[in-house]
Amino acid sequence: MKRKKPVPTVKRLLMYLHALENFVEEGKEYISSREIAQILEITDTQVRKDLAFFGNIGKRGKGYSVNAMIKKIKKDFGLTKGVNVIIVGIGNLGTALLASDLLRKRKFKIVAGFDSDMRKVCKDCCGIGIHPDSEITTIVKDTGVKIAILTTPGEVAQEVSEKLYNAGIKGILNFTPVKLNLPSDCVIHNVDFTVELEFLKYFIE
Amino acid sequence: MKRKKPVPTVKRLLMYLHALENFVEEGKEYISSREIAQILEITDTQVRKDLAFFGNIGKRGKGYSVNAMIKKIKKDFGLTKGVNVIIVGIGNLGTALLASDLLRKRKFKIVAGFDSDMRKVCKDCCGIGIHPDSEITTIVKDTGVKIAILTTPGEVAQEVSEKLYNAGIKGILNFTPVKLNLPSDCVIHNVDFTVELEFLKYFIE
DNA sequence: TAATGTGAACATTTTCACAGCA
DNA sequence: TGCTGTGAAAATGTTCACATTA
Repeated sequence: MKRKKPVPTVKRLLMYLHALENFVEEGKEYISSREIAQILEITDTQVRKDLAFFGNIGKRGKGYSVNAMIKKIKKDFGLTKGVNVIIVGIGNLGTALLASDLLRKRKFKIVAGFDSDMRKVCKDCCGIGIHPDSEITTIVKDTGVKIAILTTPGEVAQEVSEKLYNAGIKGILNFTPVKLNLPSDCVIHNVDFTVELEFLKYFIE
Repeated sequence: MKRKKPVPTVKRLLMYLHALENFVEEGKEYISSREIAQILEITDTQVRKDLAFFGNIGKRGKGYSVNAMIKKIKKDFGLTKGVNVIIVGIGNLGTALLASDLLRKRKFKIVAGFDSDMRKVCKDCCGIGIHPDSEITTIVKDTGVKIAILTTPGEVAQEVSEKLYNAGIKGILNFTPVKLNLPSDCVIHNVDFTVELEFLKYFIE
């Protein structure tokens, strides 16, 4: 029943959420669209248009309740309770993500790690069990996890992603440089550092 | 003198570049806009419109010369020769980037790593010298490096970024969750895994 | 015939201008 | 007065339709 939002709006709403969570720590109760706009370096109209997707949640002359807005965004994005994820490929990047507290802080729970190298398979790495790839199917089915973070070498990415798909994974955050080919009921979101660097370079000067 | 391109076009051109480099390995000489379009799941018109920024580089009835297009894009993006970068903050993520061959493969050269923790400072980590933060200014000035990858903890990100700016850094790929505040002649591009995950989650179902 | 190149139509996204409310 | 909410206008980005060329 939720109104469909444009992709740019979706991204900005998530950024508002992150920015707002700093304000709640400071005990700020209300925030204006202009204040949010200044942080993200966009216009205040833009902020109000985006927030209008939730109905009339602002108070005229006052601004938006920080807590109410956080709740609205979280609810809309299904972020009210923890979100289970798995990490597939425990190389340097996979390990970095396992060890990072950023995921934990934003309520993502890593329920398992996987690697094809049996030497990396142990009962407990950073508090999370690392399993052989052969156990992907059963563990995904048992835990009902829907999201996988793919950090394998590119060579095996397609193959592993098919295994994930067949096990029931519905979304993949793909850190490999490979363009994955899967049925359209699995959402793939690519993150490529090198593209980001090249993109950045383009805007220098 | 280069014509200003819309941001979405810039991103797509970089994706074309990455896709094309696979084709050149296969020895393919010409590629059509439709073939490129199929790989990236966009329309062929879009591809032609994007490539039109380089003038009439296609051959009617034949397609685009893979090599010529790669050259054009690389030249336009300043990627013909290696690009020097530094990595600031040698934690798990910084180490992962140091060890990764993805940057190297795309001609990014890590000229130095920096960390405030003297225990991480050594002559040679993954073949790259790791220096104390206090040497940022001299090394950035000496090497003339313009791009920094920031992987410090969020707590020190603003402070470190100011040091980078004063040393002459013109672009920062910011992996910290902090919104950096620097003069506008320094381009900042934020990469936040957690936003990407939340974004992905939104499109599942 | 198999492609590119492109003006015009369309769709989406942002900004403007201002009404409305506490 | 200070801020939200919003229809209308503007700007931006994408697709269509087709002329053009090897």
